[in-house]
This record gives sequence, structure tokens and C-alpha cells, in this order.
Amino acid sequence: MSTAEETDGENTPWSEVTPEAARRLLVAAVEAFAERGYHATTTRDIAGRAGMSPAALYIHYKTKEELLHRISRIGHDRALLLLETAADGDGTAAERLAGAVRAFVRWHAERHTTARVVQYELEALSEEHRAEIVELRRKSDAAVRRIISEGVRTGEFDVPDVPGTTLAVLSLCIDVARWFNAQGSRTPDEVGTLYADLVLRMVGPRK
Amino acid sequence: MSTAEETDGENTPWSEVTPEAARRLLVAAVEAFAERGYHATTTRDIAGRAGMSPAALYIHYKTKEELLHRISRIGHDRALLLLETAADGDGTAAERLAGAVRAFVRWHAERHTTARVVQYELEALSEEHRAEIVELRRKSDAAVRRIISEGVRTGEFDVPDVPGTTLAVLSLCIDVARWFNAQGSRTPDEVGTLYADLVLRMVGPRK
DNA sequence: GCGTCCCCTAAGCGCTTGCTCAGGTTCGCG
DNA sequence: CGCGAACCTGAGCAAGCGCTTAGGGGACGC
Repeated sequence: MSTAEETDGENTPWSEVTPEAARRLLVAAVEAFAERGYHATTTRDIAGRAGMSPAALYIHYKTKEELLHRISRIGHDRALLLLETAADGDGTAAERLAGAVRAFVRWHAERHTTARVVQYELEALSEEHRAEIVELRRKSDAAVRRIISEGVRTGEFDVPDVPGTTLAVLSLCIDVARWFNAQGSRTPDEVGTLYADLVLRMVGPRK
Repeated sequence: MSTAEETDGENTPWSEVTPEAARRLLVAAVEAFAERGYHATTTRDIAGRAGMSPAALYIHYKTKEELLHRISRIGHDRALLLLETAADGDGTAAERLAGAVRAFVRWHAERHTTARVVQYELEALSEEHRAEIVELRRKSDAAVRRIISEGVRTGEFDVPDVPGTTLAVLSLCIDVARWFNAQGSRTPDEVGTLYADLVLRMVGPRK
């Protein structure tokens, strides 16, 4: 099930989750939520994967939903950082758009376990938590729109419907989390490159 | 919550579900599964929406999973029909690809309630049922690939990676079910037209 | 009128769920 | 050695789950 260095979430991420036991629980929850979905995952399953009793979970998290929120929050922060870094970097609009798509797609493929939870379990969040997350997603949308708008302004891009195309670009990248399979034939890098090319075609006249 | 003629599943579909009570239950299940997800939906909720007692469900369906399977099967049949009709129609490859995308996207937007269940609840199916559904999805992929391959053959399209682009096109369309909102500003028709244009840009040099 | 069939419900069974709580173990520190 | 803090467990509670069962009630043929 593991190709030496992956599985997701091992090499650095989740380093912000500080008591080590809390991190083990969170990583276990990511795996379980990604495999079966939030509602089909039991607290006993999460605790078991982390090698603890069910009660241990409630020392570090108030509820099962808080676990999901922590995962979702960290994942959205990471995704937003990727997009804003690309949007506010330098280079032409085309270069920045390609960079944003490549980074965003690569993240969704490499960390597809995490990304699946982040992108497809929003409705399991409480009202307040969901509102907080939706705000982060609005910012992600704004970052991509910023690049596309500027490309249109400078004449690099030919995009009749900027909000619609922004939505489509993000949607295309996000859906990678759904279909990407680590056992499949494509590496995250290959998918990122393919998608960057496809998106550039979507926004512009032949370069 | 309803804009006169929509909600989804009222004007004709589900006509193949024959005892009228069974159809009412199935429509209720589609709504509930789409709102909360399969695992978060209770049989009591489904029966309640259909105006029946929980026990009534088991007269028409053996299990809750059978309900999901019936929904998934009918939805996949419909989606496959749309794609194959477009793929095997006449016209240039570009015309057929645009037609396929427009029809497929429009279905995902108009019937986004159904489509959400069809596209995002696969892993809740039993092993055998999932295998049956996966086969239908393979055929959908083949239909789109057929159009793109032919466009490449005739020189209409410039596509370096046919399987990858096929995957991206389908992925883009499918994800409409996730974000489309009937209260939003775009009609299913507008999204279909926008997406058909974007996909044509993805596959080729300006026509 | 009577029996048969179909469709449905009230009640509830056995089990699992999210979560709690009293208590035990391990540790650093005086 | 004693003491408190940090962390974890075994046992279990109340609630809700999917599903079953016994039986009611209306429509129909005879």
C-alpha cells in the first residue's frame, strides 16, 4: 500500500499539530475519512489506527467534528498558500497561471488522501466551521481570478467569461483529488504538467 | 427551495421505477443522499420524506444500499446514453465533442441532485454493485476518447495525451455536480455552452 | 359475506454510535 | 521518597441505527 516515501502526510506536513499523540490521531483520521468518508468513520476506527483506545481521542479533541475541522483548516491554509504564492510571484500571467495550476494539482495528487477530505467533506462541518472554511475558498478563487484577469488586461489571454473560467480551472484541479490513484500510471508531476498545458489552452490564443 | 419547474426528477425521470410508492421512496432517497450523503442519511429520513413509515421502505427495497444502487444504475445509464449518442452522431469531431460536453454538463447541472449521488457515493456501494457501475463508467470514458481520437486522426484536434485529456474533460464535467447551485447566477444551459467552448480550446488549434 | 392479496404501520430487537468518567500508569521535580 | 501533572484505558451510558415482525385495513373476485 506504500511506495517507500509516500502514503501522504509523513515527510513534513502536520508538523503544526503539536502534541505528538494528537498528530498521530489526526493522521489516522485523515486516512480513515479519505477511505470511507467522515460519516462512515467511527471514533473507534480512528483511535485504533493511532494505536489508542477510543477515549484517548477526547483528551486531544473535543469532538470528532473538531478533528475534521483541524484537517480541513490546515489543508485549506496550505492550498491557499500555494495559489497566492503563485499569483503574487513574478513572471507573465501565463507563467504564473501555469505555476499555480502545476502546484495546486501536484498537491491534490501527492496529498490526495488529505485533499479528498479537504474537498469533499465540507458539509460535515458545523455551520461556524464551514463558514470559516468557505472564506478561505473564496480567497483561493480570488487568487486565480487575479492571474486570469491580469492576463486578459495585458492581452496574453483571451477569456470571454473570467469568473466562469476561473471556476472551471479550480474545479478541474480540485477534481484530481477524486480520481487520482497512487497506484495509477501517472505521477503527480506528470498530471501537474498536463493540466498546466490544458489550462493555458483554455485561456488563450495559441502562443 | 424550488424555482417552479425544477427540484430535479419531476418532469419525466424515474419513470422506469414502477410501483409508484417505490418511486416516491427513491426520489426521497436521492434528495436525502444529495443533501447529507449516503452514510449520514437514515432510513427513517428517507421514509419520512416519502410520507411513509420506516418499515415501508423494506417492502420495496431489500436494503438501503439497494436504493443507492438503483439510483446509481439509472443515473449512469442516463449519462452513458447522453455521451454515446453524442459520440456516435454525425458531424465533425469538434461538433460531436461540443455536443457531448454540452449535454453531459447540462445533465450534471439540471439534475445536480441526482448527479451528486451518482458521482460521489460510489464507495458506499457493495463490491458487486460497484463493479457493475465501474464498467458503465469505463464505457463513458471510451465514448469521449473515441471522439477525441477521431479528431486527432482527422487533424481537427491537437492533443498530445489523449487518455489524459479524456480524463480531464470528463473530470471537468463531473465536477459540475459538486459546485452547481440552482440558486446561482448561471443556468445549466449557460454552463454547458461555456464548458463546450473551454473543452474545444483544450483539444485544439483555433477552428 | 368471506377470503385473499397487497400495502402499509407500530413496536421493537440487537447492535453500534459518539462520548464520558473514574481510575491507573509514567514522568519530572523537590 | 512523595507529589502533582500529563496522558491514557476499561467499562459503559444514552441515543440512534438498519432492519424485522405481527398485524391492521381497504379493494377485489366469488
